[in-house]
Amino acid sequence: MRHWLFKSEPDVFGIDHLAACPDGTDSWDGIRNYQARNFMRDDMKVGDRGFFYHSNTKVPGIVGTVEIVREAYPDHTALDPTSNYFDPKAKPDVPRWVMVDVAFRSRYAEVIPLAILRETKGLEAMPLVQKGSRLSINPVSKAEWKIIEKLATVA
DNA sequence: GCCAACGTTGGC
DNA sequence: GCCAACGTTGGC
Repeated sequence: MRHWLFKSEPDVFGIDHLAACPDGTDSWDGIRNYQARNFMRDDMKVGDRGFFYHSNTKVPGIVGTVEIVREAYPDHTALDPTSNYFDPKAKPDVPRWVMVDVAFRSRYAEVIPLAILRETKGLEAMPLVQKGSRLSINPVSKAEWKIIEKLATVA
């Protein structure tokens, strides 16, 4: 089992949106970055766990956890001209983009701020804490996962 | 709102 | 295949 980190803007789709979905489950659509797509397509398996990270907000940080409940399949929003995520280069026979389904698992009582993650020993190698990191899906090592879970207080 | 860093596009 | 221009991300 692997671990991941999913970034999302809470104003667009935050952890509360996910928790409110039927079964707390929704598709992680709209990924339009090849590296992030490849992680989903090639490496994510059902049962993998992930942190939910809020970006582009007052206090960016980790707010809870999710679990992968469906492996990669075509992201249909790329084919929908009315979608924000429409990609004219995507075709039904060549989907170009994929998504996975994730299920809400926990919400932390308090956000674990990026500033704290930066200060925490053992997390120096995380892409998230690197300057200029924009990758929306990051792999997380088992050791990093444990360190971060210890920082968390589950609501 | 600013702006640095990044990924993608497209002309050549 | 290079690389400048562009649009986007995301912390601050």
